Amino acid sequence: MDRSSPVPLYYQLSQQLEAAIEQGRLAPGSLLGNEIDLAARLGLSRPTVRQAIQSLVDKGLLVRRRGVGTQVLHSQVRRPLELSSLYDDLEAAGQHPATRVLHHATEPATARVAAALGVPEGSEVLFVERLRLAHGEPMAHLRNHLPVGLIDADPARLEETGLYRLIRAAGITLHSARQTVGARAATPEEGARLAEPEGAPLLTMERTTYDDTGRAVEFGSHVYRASRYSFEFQLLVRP
Amino acid sequence: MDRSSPVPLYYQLSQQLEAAIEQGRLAPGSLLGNEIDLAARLGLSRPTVRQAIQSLVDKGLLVRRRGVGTQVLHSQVRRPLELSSLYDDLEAAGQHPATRVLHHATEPATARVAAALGVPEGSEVLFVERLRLAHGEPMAHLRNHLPVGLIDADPARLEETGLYRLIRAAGITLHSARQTVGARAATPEEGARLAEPEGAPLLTMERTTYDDTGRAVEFGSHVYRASRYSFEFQLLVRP
DNA sequence: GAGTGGTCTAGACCACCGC
DNA sequence: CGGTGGTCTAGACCACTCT
Repeated sequence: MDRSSPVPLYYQLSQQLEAAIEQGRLAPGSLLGNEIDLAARLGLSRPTVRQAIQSLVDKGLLVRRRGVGTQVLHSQVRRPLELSSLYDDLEAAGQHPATRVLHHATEPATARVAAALGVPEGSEVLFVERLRLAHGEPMAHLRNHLPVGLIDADPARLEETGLYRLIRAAGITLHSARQTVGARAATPEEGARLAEPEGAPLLTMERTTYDDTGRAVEFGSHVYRASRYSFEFQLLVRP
Repeated sequence: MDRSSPVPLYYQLSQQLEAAIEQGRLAPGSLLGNEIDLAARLGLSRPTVRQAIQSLVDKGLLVRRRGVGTQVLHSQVRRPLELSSLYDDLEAAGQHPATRVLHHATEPATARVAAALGVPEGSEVLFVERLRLAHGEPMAHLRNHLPVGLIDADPARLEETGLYRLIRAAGITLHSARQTVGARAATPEEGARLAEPEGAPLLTMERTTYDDTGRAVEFGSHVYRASRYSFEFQLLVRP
């Protein structure tokens, strides 16, 4: 514990505990030892130790049981879903993502886009249409609508990185997103774009993303090749 | 605030705040008023008030900003995804779900099932195959594998309710689930079962569910008619 | 500078679990 | 019964935001 650091004590502790769990120094199923002793041993107060432990409970790494103790969860259970971007997913998987910007302009909002973004129908919104490639192969067709003036959506920057990075770089704090995932058969145009035959199954996702004021910052309608992509995520049950 | 109640004070407060937000008595975007005054007014300590507020922040209803205050989020942003069961989803949507148990037996675990459930390959597991109907129409084909002896999987009970309710009724505390959602074209057999033509797009979901000891309690391979069903969920961004 | 949330302390009593 | 986490208090100081 480093009291001179600006990093909060509870956060230092939670990071140390998390590292110990990841590295197996705290075995799955083992008990953490009671909070009072732990606090005394570390020279911290019990609430501070509890805050550290609680953050790992929220992450799904620990379970507390009254009268029993705090236990390390067996390791198949890992961290929950984060608001991910396809670009980051591909990059993390070592797939060398690339983006081709097909279209990029402001246009009047359709009823659906206006409803999603919470702007008047017909008002100008930014529309970006992109093709996402991995290893040079098309993976997904991405259509996004954003309020005008929100980001610097220079096509060159859009080809270099993901939309979410641009949004975050504009100082916007993302808060939540509402997603719908479905499937449908490819139209001839979609098939041509994604190198799939007509009628091939496609995964579809619609997503509206909100910042921490509750304002919609992005509405996306995305189509993925089902043969190349699936969504994987982890849910935690609220206690 | 009722101090004689066994319900924790912070929980009473968080429920009252949540109700006030739901009913619009606390307007979206409005500030909650500072924690110290709120504590004094309610006769609570500040940590207790903070705990109540924090639980609503975790639910995504409030946002805290240092130096500014605690703000009610605009209401498009609602609660996050819960570990849902198709049965409950359909029932909540007033779709009158029904279940037909197609198969129900113990059988040796395949390599994939064994890996998902964390049991030895070839050991006996319970296999349940069901067809889920809504308004008498097939919606999904559900295949589940469970460790033997975990639940009382009487076929009659399986037809009456969802698998998750049976698992919970067996005293198991669900903790988390890992899901993969994809799509594929219907085989002739799948088409016949789900009243879809061959080649029709189907949504697929694989899910392994864990209890709070980290033990896998269920592995499901489900197929949904894409024309009738999509997954909708809400994500919160971890701060 | 005034006001806000963020962190931290050092206690206290209670409810639940397993022996 | 002893030990655990769950709740609660009454303070304190700090970091940040806005004016």
